[in-house]
Amino acid sequence: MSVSSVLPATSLTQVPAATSTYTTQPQMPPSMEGSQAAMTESTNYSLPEQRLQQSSSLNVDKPADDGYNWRKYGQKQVKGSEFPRSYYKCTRPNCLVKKKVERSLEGHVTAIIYKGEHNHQRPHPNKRSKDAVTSNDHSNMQGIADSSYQGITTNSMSKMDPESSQATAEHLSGTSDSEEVGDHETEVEEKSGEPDPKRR
DNA sequence: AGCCTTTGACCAGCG
DNA sequence: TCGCTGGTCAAAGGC
Repeated sequence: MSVSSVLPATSLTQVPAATSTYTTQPQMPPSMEGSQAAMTESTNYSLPEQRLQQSSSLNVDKPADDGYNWRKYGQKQVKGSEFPRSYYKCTRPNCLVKKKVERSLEGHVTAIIYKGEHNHQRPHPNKRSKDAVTSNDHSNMQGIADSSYQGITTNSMSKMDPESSQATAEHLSGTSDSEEVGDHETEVEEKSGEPDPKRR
């Protein structure tokens, strides 16, 4: 990429395609200082989803659960941030959506970047979406996630209307997201809505 | 039994 | 052309 030191916000600006980045800015751990916060006008969106953290397996860093099932396929330490970045893919066979999540040492999600659009609906919580819902359920994430996403990301793609989002993303190439751009990439900044004391 | 997470290595793009 | 970084794949292990 290009951005090397810096915040997700920047990245999203460059994001060409469809990528939504949700940046969570906790209370600014000493490490991030103001670099991120400073520029990222950050829209602090607290995604409660994160707290859901399915503790099904271990304490995997489950990013913000948007209701879909994700599979982690890689993790890397990027230069810009001291936090490792995790790469997730939608487990749906035909869904190529990917998600990049940056987490702070404390477990706060500093940034989430969605790439692509889900061509399917969100799995039902009751079914087997481990990340989808674990603690509360849909209502919770939906309401919030939607609000948050909509507010900022504009692309609202992977949220409620995968369909419309799809169409939207494709059709609108610059409708609401003029700056974010990337019909498909959505950047979101999350606040540290993640107590994440110690799952499990 | 199946799925997911973790880790290392490899590949591609950009400066 | 070389080096660096980001992103992805594959294998192994664990739940």
